[in-house]
Amino acid sequence: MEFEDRAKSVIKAIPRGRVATYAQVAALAGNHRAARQVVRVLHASSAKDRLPWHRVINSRGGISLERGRGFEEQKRLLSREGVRVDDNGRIELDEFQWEPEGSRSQAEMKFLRELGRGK
DNA sequence: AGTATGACGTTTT
DNA sequence: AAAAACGCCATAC
Repeated sequence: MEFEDRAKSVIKAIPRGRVATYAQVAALAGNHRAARQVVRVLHASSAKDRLPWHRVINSRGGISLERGRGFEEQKRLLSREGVRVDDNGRIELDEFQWEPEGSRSQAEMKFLRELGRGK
């Protein structure tokens, strides 16, 4: 339950007009490998806790929902707050990814992953 | 204690 | 470039 609560806080902290990846939310919630749990949290609580679920996208900078299963709505919600989403659901992470204060850059994260893997 | 479940992510074909 | 194969892990049951 601990991770779940932290994940919800992180998601609620994503500002309007910005997006975060599943892995990014997981990392900020304390476990950079728990992206799939973020998905579960969204399923379980996005409605109940009014989470800005549409601001969470995958690491390739794209909407993961399938067409007819939420894709259109997510695209609409993001567009409404100024995030540019193309017809394939792709978003420029360089431009719209949330970078909270004190967060590590992607380059740093990559370095730390490689370090932990013993390179 | 297993087993299933994911709106995932990275590496390898 | 695209798809498959791995790897991953908190919860529910």
